[in-house]
Amino acid sequence: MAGSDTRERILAEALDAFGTRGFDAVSLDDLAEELGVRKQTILYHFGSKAELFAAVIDTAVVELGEAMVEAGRGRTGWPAVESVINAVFRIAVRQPERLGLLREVTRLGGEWSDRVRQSLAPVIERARLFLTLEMRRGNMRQTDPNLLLVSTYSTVMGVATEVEVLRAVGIEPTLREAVRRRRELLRFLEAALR
Amino acid sequence: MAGSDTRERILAEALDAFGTRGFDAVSLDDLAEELGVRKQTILYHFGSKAELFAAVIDTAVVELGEAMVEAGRGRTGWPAVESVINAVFRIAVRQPERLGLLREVTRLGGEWSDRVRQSLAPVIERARLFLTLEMRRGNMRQTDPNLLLVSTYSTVMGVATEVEVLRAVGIEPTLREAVRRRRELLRFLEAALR
DNA sequence: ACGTCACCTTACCAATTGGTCAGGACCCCT
DNA sequence: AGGGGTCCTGACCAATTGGTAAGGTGACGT
Repeated sequence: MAGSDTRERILAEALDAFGTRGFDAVSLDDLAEELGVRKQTILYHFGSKAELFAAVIDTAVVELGEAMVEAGRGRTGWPAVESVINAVFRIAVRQPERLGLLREVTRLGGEWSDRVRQSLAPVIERARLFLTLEMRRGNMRQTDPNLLLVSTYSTVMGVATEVEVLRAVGIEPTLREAVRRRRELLRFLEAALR
Repeated sequence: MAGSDTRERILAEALDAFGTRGFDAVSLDDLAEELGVRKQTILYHFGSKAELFAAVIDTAVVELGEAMVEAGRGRTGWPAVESVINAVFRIAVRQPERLGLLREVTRLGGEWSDRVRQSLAPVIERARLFLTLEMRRGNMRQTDPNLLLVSTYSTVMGVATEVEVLRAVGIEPTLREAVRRRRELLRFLEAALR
């Protein structure tokens, strides 16, 4: 009973480590030490480092997708966009490692990206349909929905997580600043979309 | 005389490798093999892997900054923004490893980011002044220049380099698509800024 | 009492890593 | 001819890596 608890603890710690330090930079020994456990315990629950990473991706990305879908459910037009972006920002502030993990996966590419793509495909499709519909209704400027998605993704991801870039322009990554950034980003997007 | 040539070859190959595969994923042995040289040769020219990386950063980032400043020189208003973004896109298409390197550095953080920040500080300051001036003149919407810089950086970087994300929404990373993306991004930015 | 199963550990390993050390080849200057 | 500098290499190394094999421990059903 307490055994399954260990598995969950490993998953949580691994999500944090992979999301902030990256796959290569996290060794099983480090991870084990942070958990107060031997490396072999990790390998017992998840046959290899790759399988552990896959498990982390599966849980984290699915949860992220659900959060986004949930935030948009029942809304239309600009409020829907606003709500989804707010939801993502909330995650970016409270659990930055989750977006960090997503970025790490796209960085690694290959099979890892495939895995995430499959998980997020329905969410993306949903967003594409939403945008197409809103444009047809005249609630948004006519643009290529795919490119719009990429731009928005990049912007949110960057503004939410690129701490070093923020520092470069003199913005300290505090909670207050994050709120300002979110508001500013929404104004920016609204101006471009409506 | 031909000796200094080796040094340059190492720098070029290292830029490519670090920019596409990342610092951790590139071993000195790999790098040496690609160059048809022994690892010790690399260590002879650049005392350590860290020093090599630092040298790569210094050359690549400085050149990037110069390209941006050059693109903006002599222009004002929207055409200046357009010109700089075109310049960055040109690099993104022809030498994606250069932007990849920049992203890798911000990912690693710490001293590496400091290094880049110092190199790019004058460019950033220049851009900030430009934006402030344009806003005062009424050529651009009033927003926080810093946040605007981060948003634009993230968007350009993402749209230009996030191949995996592009694939996720069904955009293949071809030259033709890159041109479309650039045009779309400019329309997007223009709508938001003017 | 006994087997067994889930869970975790110790002991160990082969491969890879960045880095050191001691040369070797070549060129230039005297 | 010979000394010294530049450039490159082979031999070697300690540390770290992900992973294997085998053993221990406790709970639980019979």
